Amino acid sequence: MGNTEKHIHILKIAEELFAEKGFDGATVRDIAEAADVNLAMISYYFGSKEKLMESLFKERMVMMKLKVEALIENKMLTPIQKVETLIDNYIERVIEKQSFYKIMLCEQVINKNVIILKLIKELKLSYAVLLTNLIAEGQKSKIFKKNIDVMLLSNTMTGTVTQLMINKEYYREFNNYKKMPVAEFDILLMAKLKEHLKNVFKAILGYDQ
Amino acid sequence: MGNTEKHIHILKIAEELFAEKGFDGATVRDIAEAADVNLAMISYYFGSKEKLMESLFKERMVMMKLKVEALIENKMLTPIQKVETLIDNYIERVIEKQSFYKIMLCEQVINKNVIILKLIKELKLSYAVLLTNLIAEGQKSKIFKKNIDVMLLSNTMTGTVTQLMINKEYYREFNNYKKMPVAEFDILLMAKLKEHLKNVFKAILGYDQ
DNA sequence: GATAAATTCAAACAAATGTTTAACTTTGCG
DNA sequence: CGCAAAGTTAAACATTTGTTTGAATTTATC
Repeated sequence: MGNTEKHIHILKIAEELFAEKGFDGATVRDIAEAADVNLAMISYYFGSKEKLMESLFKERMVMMKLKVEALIENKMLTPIQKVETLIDNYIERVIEKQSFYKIMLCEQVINKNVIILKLIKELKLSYAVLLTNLIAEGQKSKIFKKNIDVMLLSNTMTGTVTQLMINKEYYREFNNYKKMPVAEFDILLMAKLKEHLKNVFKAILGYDQ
Repeated sequence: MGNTEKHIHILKIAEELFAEKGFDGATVRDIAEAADVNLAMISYYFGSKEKLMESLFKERMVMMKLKVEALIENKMLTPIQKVETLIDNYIERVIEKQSFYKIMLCEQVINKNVIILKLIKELKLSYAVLLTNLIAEGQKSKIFKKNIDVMLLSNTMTGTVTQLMINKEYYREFNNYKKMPVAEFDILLMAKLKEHLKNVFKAILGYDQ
């Protein structure tokens, strides 16, 4: 295993453990053991446990920013299509990067590490600006209603998806999908989520079809 | 300070610290110092740190259950009024018991303590059943649409409120409410949240006015 | 007011935790 | 090869952490 490969591997394992046990709950020994590397390697590579977490955030944030920027590029779509693409992308991203989103969620509640909070804030801002511009565009073309509270709408999207990430198994149980294979259920849930959020956006932004 | 008063006081301080630093991040010494009691008193009263947390949950859950049951009692209201009351109550409760809702949020992600998870599950179930019956009632009177995904809708409510609890200051900043006094802003946010969620429910359940 | 029970406290304890050390091994390069 | 840099390791280190102890103090009960 090469140099950077090992970095990446440790970050991946750390991500899983931080998501599962929280930053304080996951010990450096846990991570070292799960990643099958010597305890000292984590300090050697990253400096400290805290810097390991920061490295994880910096690494993952790059990808997220790229995804957001990719959304801005889609110039040929209509405002409605843009909104729906944004919803689809967000849902897919959260499902795919569940562990990281769980870590972000807890870090926002337990606001301790200033560097991490700053990174989260930046990401949120870029998202909020994207959505604001998008909605403004739709309002200019009279497709969307006036007086939209972008932040409220944005938090409805992130909140709904986050809650379902947390309550996935509970949703499964409550709706009697217990017999369904996991992979199939995941696809179903994702589809239902997309449909639901699009309906919410449609109602709030005030467009039909 | 009487016997049970001290229990209550320690639980209150522990609640604040768990919300601020997480279960693993808040040490027994932190709690003892903040509550101004001797370190040993926490073991003496509650048995252990884990049992302290469980006591907190049991204590708070009683109140929550009572609130949910109070909602069921309101027989004279129309289904629409019931839904709107449910939204109002939920928002007010989360704002009022922010610390506890933060702890619950993190505990759901970091699923470790089985007793606590069971308590959370029970609460969720009672809520889900309440909302299901309520919606079924509205559907019977043809006020609400058919084919409502109760869980999705419920998670939209809880998710939106949770996200805003986390992003409160960020919402304040983004919408230029920085100059407004905190108390005034809280009331404003609560009103906006209520209006927003009622619009969402109106659209999804399919009723006007 | 005496006695027992409950409460409070400083100190101690053992285990866990993040980090460092110093010896050892591997790798890269002239 | 020779050797310096990088990587790897087990052990040790210094704190921190949850919990317990045993003596001291307060409270309750007769």
